[in-house]
Amino acid sequence: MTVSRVLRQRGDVSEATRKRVLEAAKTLGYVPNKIAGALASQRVNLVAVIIPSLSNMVFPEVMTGISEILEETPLQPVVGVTNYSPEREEKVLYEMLSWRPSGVIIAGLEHSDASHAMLENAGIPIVEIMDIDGQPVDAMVGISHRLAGQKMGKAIAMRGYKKIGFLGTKMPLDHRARKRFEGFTQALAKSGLEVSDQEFYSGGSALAKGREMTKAMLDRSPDLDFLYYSNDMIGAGGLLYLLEQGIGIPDQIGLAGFNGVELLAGLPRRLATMDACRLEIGRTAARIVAERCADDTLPGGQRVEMEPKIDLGDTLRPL
Amino acid sequence: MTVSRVLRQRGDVSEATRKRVLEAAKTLGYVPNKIAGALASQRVNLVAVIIPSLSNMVFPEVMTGISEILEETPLQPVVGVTNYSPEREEKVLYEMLSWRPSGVIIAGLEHSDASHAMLENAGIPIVEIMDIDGQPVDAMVGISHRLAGQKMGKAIAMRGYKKIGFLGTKMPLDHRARKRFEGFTQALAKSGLEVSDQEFYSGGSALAKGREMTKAMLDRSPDLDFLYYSNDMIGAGGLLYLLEQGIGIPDQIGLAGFNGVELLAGLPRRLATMDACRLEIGRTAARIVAERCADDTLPGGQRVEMEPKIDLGDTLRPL
DNA sequence: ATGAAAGCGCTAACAC
DNA sequence: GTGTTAGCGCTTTCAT
Repeated sequence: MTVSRVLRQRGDVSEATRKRVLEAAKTLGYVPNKIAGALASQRVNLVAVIIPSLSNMVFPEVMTGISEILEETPLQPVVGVTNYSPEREEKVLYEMLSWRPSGVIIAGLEHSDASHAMLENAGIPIVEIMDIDGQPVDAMVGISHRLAGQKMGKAIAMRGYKKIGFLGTKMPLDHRARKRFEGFTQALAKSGLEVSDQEFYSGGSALAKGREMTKAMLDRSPDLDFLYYSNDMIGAGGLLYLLEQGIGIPDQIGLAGFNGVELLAGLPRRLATMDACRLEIGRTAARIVAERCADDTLPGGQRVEMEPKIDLGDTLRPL
Repeated sequence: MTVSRVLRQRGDVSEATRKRVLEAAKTLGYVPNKIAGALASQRVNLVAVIIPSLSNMVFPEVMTGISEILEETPLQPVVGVTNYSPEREEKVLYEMLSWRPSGVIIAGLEHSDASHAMLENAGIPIVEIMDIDGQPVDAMVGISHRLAGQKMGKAIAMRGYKKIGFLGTKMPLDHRARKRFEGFTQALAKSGLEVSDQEFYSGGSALAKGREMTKAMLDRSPDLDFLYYSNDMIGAGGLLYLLEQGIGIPDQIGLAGFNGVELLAGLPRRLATMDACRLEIGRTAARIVAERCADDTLPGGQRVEMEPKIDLGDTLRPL
C-alpha cells in the first residue's frame, strides 16, 4: 500500500500522508522486513565479500576500501571468511549466493570447480581481487604477484647481494605468496642467483616467528647476505632480531618484506617492502560492482592492474 | 513440494526420489533461494555481529571465537562495522535487524536511544560483549575495563613508580578505553598518586604514534618513571623507542599496555599488558546465542564476567 | 511417501 | 495521490 511508498521514498505521496506514515512507523517501532521486500522486488542490496582471513592486516584494509565506496550507494558489504580453505570458500560462497546478493567480490583467481561454476552462473557482477595472474570469471582487479616478486628479486640482485634466504608461510593454498616466490626466483635466476636457503612457518605470532626463523636460518647458513620475507610482519621480527644481534643492515645483511603494512612505520629501521595497493583494490572493486549494479546494461570483464610500488626503506644497500 | 523435503533432509522421503531430486538439482545448478525460504519459515540462520572496527587486532580475534562456535551450528555470523560512531551503529543495526537475524552480538553497552529501542524490541537473543560495566539489554559477556585499569594502576603503584604518564587514543567514543582510564586513575589515587602527564592521538600507524608520543612526552616531562599505554600497539612503539634511547627498562622507566596482542611475542622485551579475553568472549557470546536459538524457552539475561589477567612481562620492576 | 494449497510481508502494476 | 491485487519461491499443514 501507500506505506511502502513512503518508506522507500519513491512515487508521489502527499506530504501529509507521508508525515502520518512516518510517525506511525516510529511509534510502532516498525522495522521493514527486507526478506519480504527482497523476495517481492527480486533485489537485494548486498554485496558478498569473500576473503581468506581477517587476522592479517591485509584484508581489513581491503574491506575499508570497499566500505568506503559502498557507503555512497545503497549497497552493503557482507563478509565471509574462508581461512584459505577451498572447501570453506565453496560453502561460504554457496551460503552467500543463496541470499541472491547484487554482486560478489572474492579474493583470488583460483577456486574449486564447484565455486567456479557458481560464480559463472550467478548472473551478477563478480570481481576477483588481489591477484591478476590468471583467468577471471568476470572482472578482476589486483596486482601481479609474480611481477611483485620479480621486481624485488631484481632489486636485490642489482644491489649485489649473492646469498639469499627466503622465509615465508607454509601455505600451499596461498596462491599469491606462491606466485611472488616464483617471480622472485625467476628474477634471481636471470642474474645467475638462486635462493640458498628457505624456511616456512605456520601459525603463531608472525613477529615472533620472524625472529625465530631468522635465528634458525642464520645459525644454519651464516653466510647469507639477504633475507626475503613473504610478509612484513615476519620481516619486522627478523629485523628486530638482527638489530639486537648487532648485525649490519643493510651491508652485512639486507632485508625485504611484502605488503607495506603501516605497522612498519614505527620500527627502528624502515624495512624494504612492496605496496600491495590493498586500499585501492578494495575501492576499485567496489566501484565496479556499484556501477554495474546501478546500470545492468554495462559490460562485465573489467581488468584493472595496479602497480605494486617498491619501497626501498633502509634495509637495502644503495645501488 | 517434495523437493523442499529432500533438500532440507527432513521428513520421510524414499531413497529413490531423493536420489532423483538431488541429481536434478545438481545438473540444473540449483541454488535454493534463502530469501523465500526465510520468508516462509520465519527463520533466518544469521547472527548479526556489530563491532567498531576491524583494523585493530582485537575484533578479528573476537570474530574468530564467534566463528569457531557457530561453525558447529546452522548459524552464520554476519559482521557490521560501526567505526566507533553511534550513528553508524544505528544504521548498521537497523539494516541488519531488517533481515530478521536469529541473534545479535554487539560490542559495548552504550548505544543511542534508537539503537537501544531496536535491541529491546528485536525479540531475539542480544549479547553485548567486551564490557560489563553497565546495564545490558539482555545478555552480556566481557571484562570490567574499570577493574582492568584498577589492577594495572595498583600493580604500578605497588612497584614504587611515582611519576606516571598516560598515552592513549583520542576517542571520546571508545567507552572501554575511558573506563580503563577511570579505573586506572582511581587506583593510583588510592596510593596518593596521579597521572602526571597525558597525551592522546588519533589515526596513523599506532606503532609510529607510540614512538612519537613517547618522545614528545619524555621531552616535555623527563622525570616520568612510568608510561601506561591504552593499547599494546602504541606501547610497543614506545618500548622500541626507549630501548633505542638506551633508557633502562623497567628501572628508569616502567611500561605497560593493554590487550595481550600476540604481536608482542616478537618484541625484544615483553611489554607488561593485560589480556582482554577476546577469543573467549567471542566464543561465550556465540555459545549463548546458539543455545538460545536452539531452544527458545531458555531464559535470557546471561551475565558472564571474564577475569582480565595481568601479564607482567619484562617492563615492570619486581615487587 | 507424496501432492496440493495456503500463506510469509512485502513490491509492482494497475485501477480508481 | 491512494487503494487494490497478484505474485516473489519457498515452508507448512493437511490430504491423499
